[in-house]
Amino acid sequence: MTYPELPASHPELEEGILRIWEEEDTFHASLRAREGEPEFVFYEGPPTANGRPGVHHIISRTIKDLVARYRTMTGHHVTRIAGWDTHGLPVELEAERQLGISGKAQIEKLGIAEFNRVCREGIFTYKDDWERLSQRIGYWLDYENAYVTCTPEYVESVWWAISEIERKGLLYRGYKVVPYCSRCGTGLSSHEVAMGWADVVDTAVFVKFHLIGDPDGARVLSWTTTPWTLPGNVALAVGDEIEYLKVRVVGDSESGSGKAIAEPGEVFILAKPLMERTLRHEVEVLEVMTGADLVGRRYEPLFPGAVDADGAEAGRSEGGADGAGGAEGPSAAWTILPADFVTMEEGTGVVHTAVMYGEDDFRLGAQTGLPMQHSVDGEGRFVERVPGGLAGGHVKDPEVEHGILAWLTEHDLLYRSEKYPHSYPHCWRCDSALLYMARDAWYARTTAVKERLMELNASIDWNPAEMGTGRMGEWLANNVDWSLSRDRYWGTPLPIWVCDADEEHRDVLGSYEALAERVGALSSEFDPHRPDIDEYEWDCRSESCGGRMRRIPQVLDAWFDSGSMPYAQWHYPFENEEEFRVHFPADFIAEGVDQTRGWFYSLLALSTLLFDETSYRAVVVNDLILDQEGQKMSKSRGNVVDPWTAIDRHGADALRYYLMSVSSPWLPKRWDPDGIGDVERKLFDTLRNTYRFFSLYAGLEGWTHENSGARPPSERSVMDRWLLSRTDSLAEELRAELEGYELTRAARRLSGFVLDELSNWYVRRSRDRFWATRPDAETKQAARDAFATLHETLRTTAALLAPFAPFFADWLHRALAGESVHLADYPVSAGRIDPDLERDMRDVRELAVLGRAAREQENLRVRQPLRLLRAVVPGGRRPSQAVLELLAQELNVKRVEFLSDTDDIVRLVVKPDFGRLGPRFGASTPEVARLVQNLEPEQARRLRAGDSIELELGGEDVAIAPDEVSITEVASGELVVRSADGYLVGLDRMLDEELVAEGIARELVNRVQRLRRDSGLEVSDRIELGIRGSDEVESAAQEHREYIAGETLAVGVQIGGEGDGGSEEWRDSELDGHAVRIGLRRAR
RNA sequence: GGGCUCGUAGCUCAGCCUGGUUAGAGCGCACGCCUGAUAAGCGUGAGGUCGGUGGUUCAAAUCCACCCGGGCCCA
Repeated sequence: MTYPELPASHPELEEGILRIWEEEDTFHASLRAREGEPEFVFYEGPPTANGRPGVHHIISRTIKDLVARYRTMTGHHVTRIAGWDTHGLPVELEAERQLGISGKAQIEKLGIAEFNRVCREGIFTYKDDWERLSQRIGYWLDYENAYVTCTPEYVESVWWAISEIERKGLLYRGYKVVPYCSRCGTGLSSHEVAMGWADVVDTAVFVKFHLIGDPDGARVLSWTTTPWTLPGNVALAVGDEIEYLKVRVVGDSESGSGKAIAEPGEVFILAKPLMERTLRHEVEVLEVMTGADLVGRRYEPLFPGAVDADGAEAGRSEGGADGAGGAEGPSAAWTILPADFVTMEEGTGVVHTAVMYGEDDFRLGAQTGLPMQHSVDGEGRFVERVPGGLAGGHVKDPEVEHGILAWLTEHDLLYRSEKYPHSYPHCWRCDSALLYMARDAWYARTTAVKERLMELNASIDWNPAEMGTGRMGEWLANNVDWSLSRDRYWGTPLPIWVCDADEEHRDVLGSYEALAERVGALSSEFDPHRPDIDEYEWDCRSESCGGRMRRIPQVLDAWFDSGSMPYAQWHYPFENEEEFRVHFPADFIAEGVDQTRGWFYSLLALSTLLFDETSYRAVVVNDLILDQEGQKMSKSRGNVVDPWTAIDRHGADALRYYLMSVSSPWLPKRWDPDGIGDVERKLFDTLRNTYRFFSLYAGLEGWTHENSGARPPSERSVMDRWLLSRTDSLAEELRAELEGYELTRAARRLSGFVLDELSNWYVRRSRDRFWATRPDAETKQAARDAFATLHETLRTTAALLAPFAPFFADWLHRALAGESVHLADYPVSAGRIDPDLERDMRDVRELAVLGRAAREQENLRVRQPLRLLRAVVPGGRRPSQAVLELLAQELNVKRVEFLSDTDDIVRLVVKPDFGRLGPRFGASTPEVARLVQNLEPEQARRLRAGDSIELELGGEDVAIAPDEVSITEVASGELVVRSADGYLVGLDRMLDEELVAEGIARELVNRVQRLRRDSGLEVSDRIELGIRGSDEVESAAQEHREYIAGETLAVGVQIGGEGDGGSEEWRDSELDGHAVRIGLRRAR
């Protein structure tokens, strides 16, 4: 056979391979090939297909594919089912945009049915983009059996999960404080909130709270920038340790301000550090106290009746958002409580607490059992209970705000007000100021399994480990109950039906059968989505209740959907029980850091709640791809990079390899097109060239691997044995790293091998073995050995490379072995690792670096042979003779000798080993180090010989052992010397006639080769050669005639003489100041 | 505001967990070599107050504290 020619470019190669994969269905073939083998379980985190995939999606897809391919090659069956996340706000927002509507009011006006129809249509807008991109980058995934989170089957499994949580008593109804747009009637996600910050000027008020039973009639001063929350006030918070003052007004309001209202003799309490900034009156201090002294004091409500002392939104708060539970009765209302969120930065040091209208407030309320009752309704209007004519007014209406101030003034509750400029979040759709409001919500009591969550999390192999202990660990340690419900439309409907007569009566359905049991058979077209599902109702089954069961209006948090995929993708527990068991938990998942509180959490939380188990054993986290300036890519910045440009230009392999090798997956990366080009040029072009070299000469020599004629590896040349040893070592090292998910380390190691060892050393140093110039048996055999070695190594390299760069690896493997690499096994060592040989080669390569530097320094070109190289290797090692031959060739020297310390050109340099001396001598270390560096040669020699020596340190003798120093040789004298890291070379630069003649001969060869090439000859063409020049040149040519002829494939060499000698090509050139004339013609 | 994370050469990154006195690599740049892989290959060199300040230590890129800057997540 002949080895095929490479396609012109990487992208072209990849497209060819894609066609082959499609024709052969290689993906499924690779699955079938591992049928019955151990399962390696992978979960695909479902993307939302209503947005375009970008470069940041490529990195996690590359990681996933890499691991899946690797595990397949190590003999595992790797099920890879695609999935689509189809519910949630992104889909709804897109639908709103398409419909040209905005907000809940408009959606409901349009009708939920129509709205959800548009949502459903939009979920796969970019599905093709995703599939196309995934396919193009070689991400093998089963798209035919993809799970889709909005199908009836999927939803039913999710229902089952919710009913299980209910069955375990971990489902409850409570409140959650959310940024809420009262116009749109919806809470906003943090992402939406972030879009709507604006600088506004609000009215901040200082309010007097009248203490009950205080001997001085003191009023506690508090402060707020949201006066509308004052009717909802149920407590004041102080810092336990903070110093507070009780002061009496002794004078009038200071001139100018005029607005602060207080009578002489009025008594205030506030934090000492904030007194000056707060008060506008002259005061005398009556008493100094701490927050702890104030705790427990009661005060009069500002707006009597606005909140009932024992009020709660009718039995809904079973535990509070923190699951703290423990309502202690109404006594906590309108008292002073301790809290850790009180700061001295603004206000009075006394924090007005309206439980329903602030995150801190709510938490405090839940912990202490404060009444949880709204003073503002869902449309942002004060409820009937609020006095002062405020009821029914919108809280941000200026007139209503005015009314609040009027009420306060009227009842002597206002000290003063001020304009307060700050940033405040607004609805990005309608610009209304957002209200932080507690909203009705359903929770999973994850806090009940918090310890278990942390335990299971600790058992997960997080990559990087800090992600598990740090970000995820911290998050779990501060776990709060999972808010499951969303006041939206397009989502899994919560399967919760509540009785209209008694809220304690509820049905949480875990299957469609359970629904059918209550409402009669469902149609075959049954779809669980709103609004149809809202129509189902039935009589309460509780004894003599008489109420009707109605579905709560909320839908489910979409993270619950995606976190349910381990069972929902199989429609477990309704079918496929066996598949579920086999595929749970996952051995491996990989997603971006932003999933810590998203999918990583929802997967773990659900499997813990449902199965008391983790749902993934190992996870590789990746960070974002930033733009070239280090900024996050976002549509609004307009800096989103299209991955196709890079793929079309450099190929998917280069992009994948770049992403894996540039830095660890979990570090943010700047998008660097040049870096991708570098990978293409360095790694892939090198591999192409290496292959091209192989196939060119294998073709010329008629060598094939089926009939290689090579000797067993152990009988081949030292270079072959070295390369096979390295290849075996590499396979072992890569396996270990890939098992440990050290993907970047593995990628770098592999490209290091290809570039430095395979191409730059093995091929470069072995080239002439691939053309059997002299047809003797020995040369032929050496060539066959070399072909076999290079063939095997390239083939192994293809297999090692396959998970990283599936296209090129497959092309190469097919070219060399005739079958897909993705059906092959990942290489293992064939037992040819020779540590001594590898070490010798490392030594020699270090020496080569120094030798080249020495030549460079003296302007001694490599074609000029030199007599002698003297060398030192650390530890007194002596590389074997065969390996030294390679060094002699590389540096073009006749002989390599090793220096010994008896040589007079060697000087010993002793360096202190601080790691040993430091602990022993402590503060005297620098002094000892100085002495060691200035030892007499005799003492250095004794250390070198393994004896200890005595030094005088501060009048005392101390012994220095040989292992407390390191000793290196430095040469001096006539040699050109270079040294580093214990290695040393000394080059004898003296030339004699013989060496000069040989140098000339090599120059001549060089000139002839150039002329050959410029004349358009094939590398295997034979020539007739003519050389003319000075006596020196001609005699050198004469002397090395055979060498020149052999190197240039000259069948005849004519030296000197006249005329053109029949040559077709002539060239005049110069050689070390000698004029030279070279002629050649192709021999017949 | 809180948590996590990153900051090392012009660029992209190692090294930091486990402190050791001369901080590495690749790219780019300059110079050179080689040429039977040739729209290839190899080498040499210049280039860094390791974000800043303070601390611990005989010794700090490395450990600690604070600060500055980028990023993510959460408020």
